[in-house]
Amino acid sequence: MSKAVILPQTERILATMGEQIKLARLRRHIPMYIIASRSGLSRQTVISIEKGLPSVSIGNYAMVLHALQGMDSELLNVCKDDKMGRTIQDLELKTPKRIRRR
Amino acid sequence: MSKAVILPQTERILATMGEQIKLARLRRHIPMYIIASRSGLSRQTVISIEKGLPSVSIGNYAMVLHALQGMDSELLNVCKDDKMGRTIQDLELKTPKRIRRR
DNA sequence: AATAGTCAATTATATTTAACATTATAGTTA
DNA sequence: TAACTATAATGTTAAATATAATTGACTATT
Repeated sequence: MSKAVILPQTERILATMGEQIKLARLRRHIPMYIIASRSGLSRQTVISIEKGLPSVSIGNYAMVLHALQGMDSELLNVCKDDKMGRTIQDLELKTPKRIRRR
Repeated sequence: MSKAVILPQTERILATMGEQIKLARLRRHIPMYIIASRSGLSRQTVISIEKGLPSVSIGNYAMVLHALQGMDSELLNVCKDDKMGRTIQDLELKTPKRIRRR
């Protein structure tokens, strides 16, 4: 019933990400319909991804990236270096499996 | 009608990404239900994201990352450095807006 | 002439919700 | 120190609702 609203700022990030994916495809000279065919998705969905629409599932993003010659591993770059988190962690010298608020 | 299948390899990538997001949350001592509340999503969806389920929308991923203190910009790391693509590009000294297959 | 974008209807799937079950932690006690 | 306990945090399920994805036909762009 309640609909989570996406911030303009976050929307821009996704749009930029979509553009980067599009550029990666263009550099490889692969038409959208080939990416669609390789990933098993519709051409529509590929268009949505390159636009950076928030509604597309991350699995579909991953499959498109994969169709771009193994670029799905690029997703591992997300949160890889968590500098702020590491700092907090180092101050405490432990990382629990659950949180207990003080 | 046709259902795109996700490769085990790609599934693992998403699972790892989910774990990284979970770790970022744990380092900050924020319970899941707070992330849910901040992002406007259900607790369910936060759980799905930390498991790396492919079905969750990238918008929801982004909102959870944002709730983790501006980590949505981490998404910009995807396809940022496209080495292979750059190489192709440099060999041609141009980047067209559309593709013409040979 | 091939690639890319738009639209609307249909079908498929995700998300929320709520109630309940399980697990991990902090603080206590033996 | 180790086990105990209270409870917060996490996990699970299913039904109802909301939304995404496909499809096909069409338009526009390069």
